[in-house]
Amino acid sequence: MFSKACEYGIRASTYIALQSLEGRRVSLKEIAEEIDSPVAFTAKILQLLSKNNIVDSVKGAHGGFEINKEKIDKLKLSQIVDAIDGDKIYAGCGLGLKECNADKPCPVHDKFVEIRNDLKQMLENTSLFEMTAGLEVGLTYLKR
Amino acid sequence: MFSKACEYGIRASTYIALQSLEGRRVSLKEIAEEIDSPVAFTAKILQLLSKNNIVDSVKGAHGGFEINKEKIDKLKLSQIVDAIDGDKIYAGCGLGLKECNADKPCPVHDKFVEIRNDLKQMLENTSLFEMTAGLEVGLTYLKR
DNA sequence: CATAAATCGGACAAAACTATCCGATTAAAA
DNA sequence: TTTTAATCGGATAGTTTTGTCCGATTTATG
Ligand code: FES
Ligand code: FES
Repeated sequence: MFSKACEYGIRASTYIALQSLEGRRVSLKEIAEEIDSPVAFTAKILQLLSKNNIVDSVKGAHGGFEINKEKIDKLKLSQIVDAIDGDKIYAGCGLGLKECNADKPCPVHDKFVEIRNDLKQMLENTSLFEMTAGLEVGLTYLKR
Repeated sequence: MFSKACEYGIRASTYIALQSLEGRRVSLKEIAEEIDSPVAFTAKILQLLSKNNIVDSVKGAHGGFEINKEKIDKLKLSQIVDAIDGDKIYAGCGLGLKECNADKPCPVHDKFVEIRNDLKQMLENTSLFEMTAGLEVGLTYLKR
């Protein structure tokens, strides 16, 4: 569904959000440990998210990553997916035709578009804040 | 969503079904042309589908691929996807946790499982025969 | 039987994705 | 001011997916 990079990106952002809500800035190392991801690869993804203004990075000693508290509520999963995987999830044809277009649709177009829209809606309606909701109380997890 | 191999596999199977309904056996070359796919790669995928008893292959001169007419109505997209991509679409966690499990779910588990089930239902309920329905009359297409 | 037309199957090549390494840069703290 | 802890960014390596090549095999046909 999503690329590995995108999966790590969502998990990392969620962990950063969780800690930022309590005023804690977190280091790359801590993030990678808490979401069980390869450190250097996670660094690359966080650079990308930082450039896309999704997370804020602070260099130097006592630096790390954080997300502005006001942003946590406004940031939707769709923005993270957009930044990492682009729009290929939404835009592409389910059967790989060069374009997905209702004027010249593939045989699964109607059914596929419906499912894809559900996914899109879900991503656009889910905020980072919601993502953090169950974590502290052990209802949800970022690693297994 | 699906791998390229799976996309080609579904398109190829659909084209073979369409022609088989009219009693025509089709060659690899014709299939690749009609679905706009790389010939040699398509050959590999058809071998796999043949081993999985989804298409029937006939070697030698005047050989090619066909699908038993009775099978066309019974074969579902889910069987093709299973043969090529396995169960990773259904089984995996949307955020890449090692397992998708309601006992220790990721933050999107509930929403994700719902969408994934819709996709599963769609694949299990769509037969190859349905796939061919709009092709002859130009309502749907296998290439663009 | 000889030839031609087709799939089969193994090896190989290219591209994309995932992951690592390390020096450069930055900034807090001693 | 020096040290230390951190991100940045470019180069590189490994893995998977996608795609190609070609000889072997099979079978219809003349
Ligand atoms: S044309 Fe295939 S999904 Fe729209
Ligand atoms: S645990 Fe992540 S989708 Fe089920």
